[in-house]
Amino acid sequence: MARVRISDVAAAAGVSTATVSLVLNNRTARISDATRDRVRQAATEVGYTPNSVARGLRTQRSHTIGLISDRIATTPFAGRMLAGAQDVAREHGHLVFLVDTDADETVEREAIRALADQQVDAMIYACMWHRVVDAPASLPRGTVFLDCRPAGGGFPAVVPDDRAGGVSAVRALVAAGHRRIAYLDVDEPHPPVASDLRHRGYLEVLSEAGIDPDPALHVRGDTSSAGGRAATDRLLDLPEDRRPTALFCFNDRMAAGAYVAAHRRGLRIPQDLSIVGYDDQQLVAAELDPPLTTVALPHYEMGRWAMEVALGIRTPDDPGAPHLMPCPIVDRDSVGPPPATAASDSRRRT
Amino acid sequence: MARVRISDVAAAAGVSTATVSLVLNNRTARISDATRDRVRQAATEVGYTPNSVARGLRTQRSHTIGLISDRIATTPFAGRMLAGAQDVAREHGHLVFLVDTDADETVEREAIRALADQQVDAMIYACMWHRVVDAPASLPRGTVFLDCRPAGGGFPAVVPDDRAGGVSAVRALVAAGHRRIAYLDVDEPHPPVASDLRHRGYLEVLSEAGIDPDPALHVRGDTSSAGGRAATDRLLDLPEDRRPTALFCFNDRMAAGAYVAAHRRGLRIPQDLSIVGYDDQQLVAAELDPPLTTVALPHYEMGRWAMEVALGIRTPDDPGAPHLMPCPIVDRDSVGPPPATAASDSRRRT
DNA sequence: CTGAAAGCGCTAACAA
DNA sequence: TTGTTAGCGCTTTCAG
Repeated sequence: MARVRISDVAAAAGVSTATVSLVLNNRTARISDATRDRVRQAATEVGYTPNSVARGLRTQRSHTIGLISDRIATTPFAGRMLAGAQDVAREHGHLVFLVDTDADETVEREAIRALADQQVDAMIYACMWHRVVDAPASLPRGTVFLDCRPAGGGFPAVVPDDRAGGVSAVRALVAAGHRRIAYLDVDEPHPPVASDLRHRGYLEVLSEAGIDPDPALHVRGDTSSAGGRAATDRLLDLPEDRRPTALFCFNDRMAAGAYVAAHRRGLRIPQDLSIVGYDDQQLVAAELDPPLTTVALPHYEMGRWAMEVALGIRTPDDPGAPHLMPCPIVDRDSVGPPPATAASDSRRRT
Repeated sequence: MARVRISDVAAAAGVSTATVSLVLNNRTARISDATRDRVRQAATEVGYTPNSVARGLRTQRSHTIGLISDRIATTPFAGRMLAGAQDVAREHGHLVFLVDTDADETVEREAIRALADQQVDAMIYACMWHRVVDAPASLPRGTVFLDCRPAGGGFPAVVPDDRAGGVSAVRALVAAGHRRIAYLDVDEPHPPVASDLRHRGYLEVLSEAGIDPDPALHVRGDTSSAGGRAATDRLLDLPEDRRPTALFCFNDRMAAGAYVAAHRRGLRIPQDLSIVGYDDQQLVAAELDPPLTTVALPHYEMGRWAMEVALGIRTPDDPGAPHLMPCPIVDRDSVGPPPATAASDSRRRT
């Protein structure tokens, strides 16, 4: 049960601990091949494996990263960020401490201290959604912000490129022939930054397509299935010539609600109404009938990026600004050409 | 930027490092009140906070727990287990290393070694679903199994009480007056243990209610929305007097598929068909229309339990057998009395 | 009641 | 090419 130490290897190989250390760390430059092999064999024979704590105390590097998050670990949503961060850490021989603070400031402060006391080599501060946050004062410099941006800057950060994601979504709709495209936005006192960014993308595409934005098509609702359904109902209650033929939804849950509203009126997707979501949320986007075309959040890639800069493997291109990670569109079956009646620039046929 | 050490505090307080250590660890028995206060004040003044690595090296306790999982951290499903484990760890001043192995044996082996090298005080081995697993040979004794059971025993373990969960689900249906109750089971070559356990619960309730189990009502399908829909279609294709009035589904996604199948035939839930799911999966159970009555998996509680035994705060009641955690039923709106035509023991009225 | 000194397991100067 | 020694920052006897 007792761990075998470097001195056991030294004894077994008949050399000093210093030699063992050199060999095992591949500082093998000035070691004879014979002793090198002897040491290596002795090490495997006695089953030696170095004590990282002792090594860390001596070298001042723990090969350990602290990842603090509001609740990405304990919530369904952004777990792929962890996967990305983990993978990079593992590829480089690091272990990660994970702390979910539940957005409690006291817990957060204590977590930062505990991680610092454990001598982590770096920290990552992650949020479940793209947000602007006040960086806790005790955060060490160089801490990487993941899926959030520190209000005052000063830290490397990576966030999704929500504007470009909005562009991709609406372009897909325009490319299918739609011209009356609604944006189902969030309805909150302090909307997430993504809300505005995606809206900007939406407006950009309308502009480049020569479409006058209709304010009546920018509706808001709760970011839930129910909210999406209610917002869609309002849209579908518009007179037929002002009614949208396509919906760009802030997220997939709202899109799911839009499906319900459409089905209740006997509208088929995408024949009668095209829909694009956002998030590519498992259990929602792919399970809908028909499967939802949506914009994916690059959680895994952001996680990798953050860990790479935390480990010093990568340096942010522009240290001043957050790194914008592209949001790829996932083409499924909820987008089609507008219905014939609406296609000819909202002129009725019957 | 340089960390302040215990010797800095000692200097500031005009005492030896030993005294500082004693005071800060509340071994204050044989220390005068005066120096105690002086040391404490000096410590806060210089902003001292002990180096856990150095302390761990000396005391042989790292206040660190390793949590190895197949993929609970990076997948939507069982994250609440982490929350439970985390909370307990934090309440007791421990930090947790999280490693997702993606069920890769090599990764797993290396993770175990890395955690051992980091001198973790204990390990938890967690699975995303209730499974029977072969314990990796290198796992230290005393490792706690979370949401899985080691094939050979020999480790403390906690799993959901799936049999009792099946009982609760089917009892709810029987209590509502149903007698023709189907079980939508998993269709896999190696079904999860929960499949059989829930089926046992199902049979138990039928037996206690004096209902003869009808093999035609035990159907199988893919554990997905599509699978649930297909299985339900087969059930609803039965002649009316053999058709079930209620469905107990292996999971919420299958239940979601059952909703689709029912809706396509114009059947209302729960007026025409009652449905109970399993998992209480966020974004599925609560978002369905009407909200799904289901059995919740006690992820959070299992996570707490596992960490409590890992920390030695709790001892398993019966060290031989896995601890069975109750699965509470979550009553929502998908269960009602059977339709009148079927109520009188499957006799047609028209 | 407090201080001196040893040592946790390892690595890095410096000697030999 | 290898060994000796010191020391990372802390806790813990053991003296005083």
